[in-house]
Amino acid sequence: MALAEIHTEVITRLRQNHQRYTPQRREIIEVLAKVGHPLTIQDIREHSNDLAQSSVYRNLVVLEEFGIVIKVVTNGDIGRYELAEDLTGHHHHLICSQCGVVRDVVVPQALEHDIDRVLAKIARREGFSLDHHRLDVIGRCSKCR
Amino acid sequence: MALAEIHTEVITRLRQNHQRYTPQRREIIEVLAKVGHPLTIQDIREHSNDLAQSSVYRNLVVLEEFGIVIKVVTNGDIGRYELAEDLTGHHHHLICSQCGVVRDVVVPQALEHDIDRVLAKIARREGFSLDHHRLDVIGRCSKCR
DNA sequence: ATGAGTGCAAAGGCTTTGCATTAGG
DNA sequence: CCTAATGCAAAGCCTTTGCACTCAT
Repeated sequence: MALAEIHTEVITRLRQNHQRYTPQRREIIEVLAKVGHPLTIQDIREHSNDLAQSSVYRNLVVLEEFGIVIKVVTNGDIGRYELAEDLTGHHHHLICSQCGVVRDVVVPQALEHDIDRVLAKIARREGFSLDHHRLDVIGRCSKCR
Repeated sequence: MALAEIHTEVITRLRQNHQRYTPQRREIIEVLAKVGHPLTIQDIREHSNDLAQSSVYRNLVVLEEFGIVIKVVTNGDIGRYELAEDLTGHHHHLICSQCGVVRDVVVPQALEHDIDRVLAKIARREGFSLDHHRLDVIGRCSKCR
């Protein structure tokens, strides 16, 4: 989805939920879309001009609530955010266990399908409702090797 | 691996790295082995008698450093720990997005193999060294539905 | 107009660290 | 013995919250 489309979509979703599309929210979306991989709150602030820390936190909560961004879990320390998959497409993460940097990757449809089939069965057996799966690759990035 | 074997293995690994096997460390291993799924620091302390908070934190760092326990990432808030896979076997996690509880599950060998093959290729292409993969199922547990 | 959103600063909550004491090898 | 490990309390760090002000609709 192109940046313009993303903005349109975000506006629509916020409006539907009686949320305003403020310059700050637009700025956050813009940064996430441009960079294209999960960012920490600090990253987001550094990539933009004068976003108050509390506003970034609060806006990410709202954006996450309405399925516009998601919180990505890496090494468990600090939170990272990226645009939701229905804005960018389903993908997985290559995570550096040392520095925590994350890169998006896609895997073949056939594998996705196999995984979903197996997991659906497992979730049912364990009494869980299945939301989605998360497949991450943990390693060392080229810089941290 | 049975509890007795796990203790033996832990002792060996700690000794090899000039670490002591104190009653506190033994207690932590015992709790993790008995419960059989990832626990928070609070959980660990509640399942045992008088473990000082700071000692639990410090010991988990040591145990993780020598591959005896691993930190499990769930919803990104609080850390959870479990015995490393070479003590318990390779498995994945069923995570409740609401309460954060984690249950261990195993998937068919064939699927594991397919995943590893694909991910190895991807990691190589991106200049990452491949350590391991993480496949989680996110949903709602029976209590939180 | 008017309540959601913002920014600043203070408060929270989990985790880490300093330091004197204890005890494992 | 002698240094690692412990326990308590203090400090850190990311995140959340209170409150008065501003602005999107």
